[in-house]
Amino acid sequence: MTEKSRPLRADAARNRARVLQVAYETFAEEGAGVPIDEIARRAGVGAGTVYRHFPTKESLFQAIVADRLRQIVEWTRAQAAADPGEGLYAFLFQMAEQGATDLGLTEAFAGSGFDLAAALPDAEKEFTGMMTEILTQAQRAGTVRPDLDAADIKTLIVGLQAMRRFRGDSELMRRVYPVIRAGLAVPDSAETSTREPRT
Amino acid sequence: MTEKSRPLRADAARNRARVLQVAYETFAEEGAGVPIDEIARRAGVGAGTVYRHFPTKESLFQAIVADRLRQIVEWTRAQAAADPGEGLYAFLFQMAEQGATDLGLTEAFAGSGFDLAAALPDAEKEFTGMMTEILTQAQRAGTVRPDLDAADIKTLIVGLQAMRRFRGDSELMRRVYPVIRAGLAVPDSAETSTREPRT
DNA sequence: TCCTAACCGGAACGAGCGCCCCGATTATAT
DNA sequence: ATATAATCGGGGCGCTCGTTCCGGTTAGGA
Repeated sequence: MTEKSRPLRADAARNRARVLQVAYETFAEEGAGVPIDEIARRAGVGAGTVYRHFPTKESLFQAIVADRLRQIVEWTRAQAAADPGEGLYAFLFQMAEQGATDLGLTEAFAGSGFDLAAALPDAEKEFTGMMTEILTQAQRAGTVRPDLDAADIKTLIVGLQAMRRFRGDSELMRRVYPVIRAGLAVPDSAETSTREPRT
Repeated sequence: MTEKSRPLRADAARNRARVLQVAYETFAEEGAGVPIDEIARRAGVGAGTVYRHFPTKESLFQAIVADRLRQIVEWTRAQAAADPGEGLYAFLFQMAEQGATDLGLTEAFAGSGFDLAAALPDAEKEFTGMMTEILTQAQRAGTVRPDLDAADIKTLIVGLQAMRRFRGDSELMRRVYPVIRAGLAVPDSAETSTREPRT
């Protein structure tokens, strides 16, 4: 391991923190495609300063996504501990809201020119592991149909985020989210796949 | 109105048709972001030839999207005529498949840097009208819950396409699509919004 | 066959953006 | 206060891509 490099100079540390904060907000608003110059401008520094702290635009983006994933894992674990049956639904709704508030995260999640598992294998594994946990919990509690796995949930999240971004008003989420939730509930009969129209 | 301009020279007409065909395939594969040079290369013409027939990259993209929308409207009307109760579901599944086969259409639909209603008002109106028709039909047939409108369906399509693009294998659609379908079905009780976990 | 207007290809231009470089500036130890 | 090494800012390079331009080529009527 490289020894802990000597502490940053005071101004450098301040700038680094400011860049991280501003980059998070900017990626959230504009997505991963925003120019580095825009982030630098908003942070009140030069582009060179951004590149001194993060060797690449992609590395800056990754740092922020990793942070964000960790926050979500923590938040979700707390929710699921309080109510195992509802944990998954709280998580799904929360992730859907990210579609409206954090475009960068949404792009990273949907894999738009960014391979999450390849770029951040540890964060991705922890996230997927957490998803498996709360899904299993909910299935044990009987609030989610048993024929679904974590990959299915991930797919649903991508869909929910796309829908949430498509319609900016949360009103529509109040109309469409219940449809998803109803579909995730345990079916009445034993039949779990396509259902015939009732006669 | 400008009188019908004199017919194109034979080679020009051939090139125009070839560009349209190749552009459709290329936009479908790579999305609206593909360079014009790539389309020209695949069509075996120069970039100048593309621009002679379509003044702008966007106008070429629009022409193709409009065509595609018309095809889908026609196909869906035929399906719905054959089975009013299933028409909407056939349409939804078909649109979901576009997520895997036509990236350009998917981007146009989701409004990724492209305002469908503003760019192609006529095609968009016809498409939305058709959606309203088949939704009403299905609701009358009792196969779809009555508290949804065309805007909700449009939102669901955006979500389905994002999901379908996320996971290339149709296996996953076989797992997730039934969840959506179950959610769209008429609920057993009169309750149509959020449902409490059963006790 | 021959003429000419229409058409063709691809070089070139300008704008946007990731990233690097270097002279000027500033924090900090002495 | 001063020296010095870290840091700063922003101009510049190289590349991509949309769009235009123009010298050469060809379709098609006379």
